[in-house]
Amino acid sequence: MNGRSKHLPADERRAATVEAVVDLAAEQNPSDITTTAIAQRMGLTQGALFRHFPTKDAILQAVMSWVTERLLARVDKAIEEAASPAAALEAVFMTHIDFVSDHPGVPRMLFGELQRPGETLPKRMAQTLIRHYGERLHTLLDAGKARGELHADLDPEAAATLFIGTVQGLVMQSMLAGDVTRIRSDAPGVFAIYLRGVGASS
Amino acid sequence: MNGRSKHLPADERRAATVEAVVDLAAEQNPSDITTTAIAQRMGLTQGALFRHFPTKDAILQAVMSWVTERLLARVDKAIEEAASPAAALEAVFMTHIDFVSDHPGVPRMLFGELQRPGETLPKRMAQTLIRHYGERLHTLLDAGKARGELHADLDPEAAATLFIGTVQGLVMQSMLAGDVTRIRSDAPGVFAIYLRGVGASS
DNA sequence: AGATAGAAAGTAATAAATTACTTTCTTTTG
DNA sequence: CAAAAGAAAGTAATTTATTACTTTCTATCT
Repeated sequence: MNGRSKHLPADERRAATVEAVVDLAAEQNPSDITTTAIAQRMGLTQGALFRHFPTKDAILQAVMSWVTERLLARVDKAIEEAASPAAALEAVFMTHIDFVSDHPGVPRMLFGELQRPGETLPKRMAQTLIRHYGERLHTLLDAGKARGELHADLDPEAAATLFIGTVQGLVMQSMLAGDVTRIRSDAPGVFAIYLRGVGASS
Repeated sequence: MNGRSKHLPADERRAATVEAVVDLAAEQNPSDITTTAIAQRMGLTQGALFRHFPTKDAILQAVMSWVTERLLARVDKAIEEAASPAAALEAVFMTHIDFVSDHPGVPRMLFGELQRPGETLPKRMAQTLIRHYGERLHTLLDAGKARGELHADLDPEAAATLFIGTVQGLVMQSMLAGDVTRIRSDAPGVFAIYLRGVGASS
């Protein structure tokens, strides 16, 4: 348990590996992350990684699991604590922005996984994550319409797509500027326009 | 000039190379496109590519040039022909959607280039392309506000970011569904919400 | 408690495949 | 025929994964 220990238990190493990948993804193209780079970041040799993961894809798989649990848990909590659907929408957005501000590599990884040809497991995990996210948005948007908080003629499908695009646009802008902090600082202004678009402007 | 010719002039091969890369980018992660894959798509051996380009980055550079010329030219034409800033905004959007529907690999390549560490030439070209695009949007949004077509308190910076995010969201949705045609079919609904957000709803 | 066997975790070296790029020689074309 | 374009083969560097061996941790037994 001390800081000088050279051998860590498997579950801690697995957690540290995920963390290393998420960190590296913030600095470079996720698909260019090598096992050597991951190991180096952890202070290990490259081969040691394969004591804990059978393959590189298994590492990415663990990362996708990590993202799914953390992001959806935070989002669900934000929804629960909100007083109304419109408030929940805003809380989910801010939660999401907080998450990608803390882990700017995550949206890049998701985008990258979706681009992979074929049917890899990490790709399917990225798909289901975004689908589940979309379903929560859909529910929220429907509820908002029912309560009269959102425009009666709002297309929930389109509104969910734009919601995700809003985050994606902020991520892109931050990459352009080379400044991750812009995600958080630009978020309120961009979301205000979205809110007006769906009819929830005060 | 006939179809049976085995040797093509350099400029035609360069154009064909760009086309091959754009096509491949629609099918896989752009950063995973190899020179072997490009050559194979063109019916050439891998080494033959280097008769026309000194390096792989030079190929990507040519692709970014191609994208810049085509996209900005179409966008500028759409702006010129529009009667008002709000109409121009919609025309630019539809032009952009047409472009990425025809070439779904392009937004992926731009996103991918932005992620590259260091200062490569193709990366800088991607940055300037998006910046120029953003400037045109900014001008349009300012003009729209001046004419009273858009909300007086609209933040043009945020509106430009959301505009690009709108496209990005549609691209992401199409990757999720594995169906490129959804970009075009979902575009009007998503853009309608954007329009309402900036205050240009009829 | 202290010694110790055995499992878990790590290293170093390396194999096998793939990558961007080169070189040499051949074919095509004006 | 000469120059451009391409094929075929090769090179050096990387990448994932494996192997043989070493170190560290931990549970058990006297």
